[in-house]
Amino acid sequence: MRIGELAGATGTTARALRHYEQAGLISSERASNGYRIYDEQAVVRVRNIRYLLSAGLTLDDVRAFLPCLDGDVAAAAPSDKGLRVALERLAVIDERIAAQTEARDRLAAALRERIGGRIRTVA
Amino acid sequence: MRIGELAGATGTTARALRHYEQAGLISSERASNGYRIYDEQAVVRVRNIRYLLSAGLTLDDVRAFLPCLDGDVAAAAPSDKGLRVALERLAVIDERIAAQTEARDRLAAALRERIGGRIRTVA
DNA sequence: CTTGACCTTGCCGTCGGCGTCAGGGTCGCA
DNA sequence: TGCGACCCTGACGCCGACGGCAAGGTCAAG
Repeated sequence: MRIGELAGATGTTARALRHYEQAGLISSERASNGYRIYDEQAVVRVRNIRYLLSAGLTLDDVRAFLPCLDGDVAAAAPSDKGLRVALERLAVIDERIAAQTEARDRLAAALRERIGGRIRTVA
Repeated sequence: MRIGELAGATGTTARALRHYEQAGLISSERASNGYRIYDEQAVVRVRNIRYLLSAGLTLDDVRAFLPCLDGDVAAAAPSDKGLRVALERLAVIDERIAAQTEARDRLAAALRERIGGRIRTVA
């Protein structure tokens, strides 16, 4: 498939796919006319990338998951470097969420003070 | 106090303080020579701002809560517009946290299982 | 043979939270 | 009176994840 089709199949854009390639997250064959050519694997791979990005990871973070993105089982041993990096990133994300949650609670408390219990807080 | 002193007292920089002012988060008197002059309140205010920023909130988020961070706000009546803004902003923050948390959980689950070395996608 | 839908590379624009000059005023002190 | 430390206002730079445009190549259909 060509880049437009892959974009359509993964809910992204050709521009983003070129960006991922530039970042070393995906690769492509080239047709004789220079067009990028992808196989079915690419669909899974790109969806995985998008998924990780939507989880708040950066492209750099995602790079650490590359061995896992494809179903390349052999590379994903428990001692795998990518896995360790991933767990570290997960810890960072946890910290970020915890910080935001604490801040949110303080803000909600401040608001409650101001309006004397008229708030039903979301949490 | 002048801007450098406030910066020192809050662990930030003069540049950042000017930025906050430009964003409407803090205000200052001006001395006859044009220098910004701050009172003690500003220290608390800036520390609050820094705390919220470090928790991952944006300047826009912070702006919505400023009336609550200062204590001196006679302007925050229950029906106040600023209060509505703050509530909306709180909802936005909650959504953001929820989205991050959900993504994080799925990511953590995927990592735990390591199904065939592959991360499960939404599809 | 032309249209128009696709593709290519390259490079600038965007948003947020500042950093970092550049170019110039304003102090206090020796 | 001159130095150094501070302050001022622009205005451009940076990172991240692309968007969007320019200027052109490619290809099937009409």
